[in-house]
Amino acid sequence: MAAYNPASIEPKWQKFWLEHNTFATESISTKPKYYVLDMFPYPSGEGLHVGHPEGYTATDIVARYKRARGFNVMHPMGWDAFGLPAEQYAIKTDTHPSVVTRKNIQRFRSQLQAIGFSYDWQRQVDTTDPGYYRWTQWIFTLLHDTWFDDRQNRGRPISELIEEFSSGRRQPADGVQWKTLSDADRRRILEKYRLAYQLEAPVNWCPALGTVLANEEVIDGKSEVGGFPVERRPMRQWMLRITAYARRLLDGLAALEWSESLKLMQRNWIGESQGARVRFAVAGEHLEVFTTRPDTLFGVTYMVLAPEHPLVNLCGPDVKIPAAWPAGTPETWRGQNPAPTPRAAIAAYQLATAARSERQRQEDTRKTGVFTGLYAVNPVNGDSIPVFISDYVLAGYGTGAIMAVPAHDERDFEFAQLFGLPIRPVVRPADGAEPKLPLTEGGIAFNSPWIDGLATDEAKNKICEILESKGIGSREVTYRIRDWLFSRQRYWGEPFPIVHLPDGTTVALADDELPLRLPEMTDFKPTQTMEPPLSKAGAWCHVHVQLIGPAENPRARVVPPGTAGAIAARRELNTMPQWAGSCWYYLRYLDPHNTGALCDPAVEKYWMSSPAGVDMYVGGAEHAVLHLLYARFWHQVLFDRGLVSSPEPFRKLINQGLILGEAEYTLFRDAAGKPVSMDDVDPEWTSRPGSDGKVQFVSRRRSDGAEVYASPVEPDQVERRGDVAVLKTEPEIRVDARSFKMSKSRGNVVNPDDVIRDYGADSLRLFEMFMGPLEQVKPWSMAGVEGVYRFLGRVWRHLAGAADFPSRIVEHRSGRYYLRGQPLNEEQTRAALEERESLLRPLHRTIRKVTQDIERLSFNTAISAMMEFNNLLGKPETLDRDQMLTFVRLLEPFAPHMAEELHQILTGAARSLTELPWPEYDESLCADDTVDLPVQINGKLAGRVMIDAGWADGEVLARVLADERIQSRLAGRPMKKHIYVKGRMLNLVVQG
RNA sequence: GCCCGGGUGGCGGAAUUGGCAGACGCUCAGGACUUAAAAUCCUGUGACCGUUUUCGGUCGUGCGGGUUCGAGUCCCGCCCCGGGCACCA
Repeated sequence: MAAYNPASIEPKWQKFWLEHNTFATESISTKPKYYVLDMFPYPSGEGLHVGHPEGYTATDIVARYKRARGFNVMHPMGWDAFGLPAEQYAIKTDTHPSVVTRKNIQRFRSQLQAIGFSYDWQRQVDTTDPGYYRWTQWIFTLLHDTWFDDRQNRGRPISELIEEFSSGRRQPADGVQWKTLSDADRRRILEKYRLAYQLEAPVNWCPALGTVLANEEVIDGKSEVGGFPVERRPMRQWMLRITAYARRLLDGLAALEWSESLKLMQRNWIGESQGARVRFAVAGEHLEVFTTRPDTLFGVTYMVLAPEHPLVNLCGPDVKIPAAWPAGTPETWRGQNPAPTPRAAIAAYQLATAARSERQRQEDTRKTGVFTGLYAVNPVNGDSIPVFISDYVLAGYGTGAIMAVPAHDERDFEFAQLFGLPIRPVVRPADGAEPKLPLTEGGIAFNSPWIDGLATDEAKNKICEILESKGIGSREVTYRIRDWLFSRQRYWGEPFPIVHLPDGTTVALADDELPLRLPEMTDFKPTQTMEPPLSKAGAWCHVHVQLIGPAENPRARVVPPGTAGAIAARRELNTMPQWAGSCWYYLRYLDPHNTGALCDPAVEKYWMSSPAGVDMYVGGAEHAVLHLLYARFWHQVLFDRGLVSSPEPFRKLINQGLILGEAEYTLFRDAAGKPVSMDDVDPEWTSRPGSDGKVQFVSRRRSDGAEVYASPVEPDQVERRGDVAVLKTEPEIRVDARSFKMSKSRGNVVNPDDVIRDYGADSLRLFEMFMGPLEQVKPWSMAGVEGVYRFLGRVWRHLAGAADFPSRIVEHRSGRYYLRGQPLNEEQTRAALEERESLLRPLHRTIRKVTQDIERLSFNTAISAMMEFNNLLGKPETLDRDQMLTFVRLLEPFAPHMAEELHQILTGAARSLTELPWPEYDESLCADDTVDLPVQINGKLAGRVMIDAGWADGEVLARVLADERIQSRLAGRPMKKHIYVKGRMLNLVVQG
């Protein structure tokens, strides 16, 4: 047989699987279901890097294993293909994004197929396909048609809200009478309840990208994509009311099999705070604040509003701000260049705040602010307290206003000191220690007539009761999470299925108008005017519609102009963010070609109800908050609206760890080229473009601040000394040793295509899994790939033979044994049977280990177990064919191409190995009859003694005490007691 | 600053429930095959000490303490690394 040659066998089996539809999934089956899902990729222009196949290989192993265990397995793949990078690239190269996207998808798919993943490609989804985004738009209309009922804690159809309003069971906010309203006014009221609504709000506007970004897409005041500066600007935007589901999103986490750290990240993001809402009187109005420390109400010495707070609005007829400074207003309260009036001071401050980017606001936390000229009344003691505005109070959180308690809050403390405001302590440490202000922890209340002497927790409860009874406040839970800014001023996304009517109201398109296709445009560049690119789509932007359905809640159908009752309307010109398509793709895989529903209910029920949700979802931790929170939100709405049968989409979730580049050694040299030891180098490097086009990494010498320059060092010039690496030739020079995240600029990206070319897909798969635990960060190593490649080569040699190494496979046919077609004589047969017998226990142990390790996703140890078994195959004269087939079956999920080929060689069968069931192991064959038992004396290893595994405590002790070596180690000391752990070890406890 | 996760040979890692620390692989060294090299196969590879081969001993899982017959594993205190959040009242 020829040597192991992955380049010939891998394409052969990939073709076979595709042609035979080997991995087709039944939409509904009598078999139990198993849904194992990968986070679908964004098909970037760069193609795959070795990080992608890590999670994909893990899920593929599980998928192949579960199929062998008799499950109907859903294991699909698709493309999250809308989004910024393709559009940016399209703009740069003047190609249409759909062309770029199609090309990238083809590249990704051929790369994935070359790795031999067992996806059911007939279920592939593409978020940019109108047949797909039709349903993304449909779900948007569902969100638009849903309101959140706080009483029932669930989303309900808008029609039921109308019912409640018209029956009088519920009163619309603002105290209006539903019955007296016009249809248009009713529509305006309903818009305030819909889960999809519009809001004029300060948004993160990124001039370079020409779009608004979600809070989550802004990192350190710069855009996550591209790293461009982001500024705040007011703009009308579509929002999704995710805050209504905050409680549900929080509660739902408990039942999920996610890592605790991931759940915690989501909990922190949602950010629940228990506290109270308290009403202060100011300028004849109620000013509400949210506080988590109502027990410090008696310590309030001033108030602060966000600069955007409605009370300090200077436009319109009802300005509350006084025209002149109250007598005695200190100079320092009047703004930077003391303003002549409070209104001037506020206007100037508001302008300054708007001009400050998010980044500046985060970097510079020095307190600024101006006095509003207003005084508020503290409801608990009647104190008159000044009201300020300051940008340390955020408009979007709580009520956008705070009661300031400088004695017990660091920010208020800092502000009070700056503005010379009184600081009144009302909590002292419980242990009687000298209070150091600000005291932000709990303690004992004092100077607080209603709650003096109470500990903080009791004081909070007590004061809430009093506030509620007096009608000046109430308990309240506030969430940090904001509503989700859902619109983008870009071309390459789903158009909103929405039209704007001349009366200013907004109507969703009727279902049969979907999909609303993205218009073909040659000029899809951002406009620079904050108008979306779709504004350049000409006739597409303007339509005539007929309203159908109930007058308060109609849908729009596009009709030719001049049709009776047609209204001229304007299309919504924003598009949806990239997250939209990924919020529900896991449902579309179940029924990808359905044109009548996003998914057939019976199919959904089969896959998503028992056990509930996706059985295993694997992806990168970078999606820990955003994608996973958004998808859960949509799923919960779909659940409330009866479209899915599980409350949560992803029952079990695994984050694969990042794969870093190969370990690198870096030596720093000064300008003269003299090596500088790392001890003397600032660990914060910076990079800049070097003269040769590559990136030059630069740092500073600590001793004199001079610039030093990084240069790579070959591993063989370096020696490890404990925690540090030094130059072999100059051991006093320490070099930097670490692995870096793969990036194009660093030039350490490993392309899976190259690995496949040199070692084959099976080696790639095996090494991806052998590197270490799935969830851990691990450095890549080509030498390691070579290691697993050698392992596969040895398996091949053992089972298929080689030119210099004939096959030793012994086959049992009609009562006789054959080796290479020749029957064995009696003696040879006996020897062969003996060799089979000697491999029996190791084989069963290997089956058990591989089975258990796949179940617990410990793929690296499963591979070790197979390596250990393979290491036993070199010595015997003969190998039993059936035993070897069992071994090949175990190998299949990991190295499927080689396993298929070996199966064919061993059996001659033309069928796929994947049709064979997973091998069973016999527990009694996993344990040895005799054990070389470690014996300890006082917990230290003193020797070993052979015993029978079945022996009782007494028998073992007798045998051990009879052992000469143990006797000499005991040296006659009297034994106090012994501890025997069956089959594991024996500990003798003696004096001394 | 706050909240998580983690520190085991030269390297990646193993030890599933408190019970033989270092499985498996890489690296390196020696040997076989070869005219030679590569590939392949075999042997060894935590540190230190003694015998200087067989063998035996001591130490050893970031550091310091504790619990236990027994600790990589549990508890307390520190150090370092990685990740997340960060004016959220």
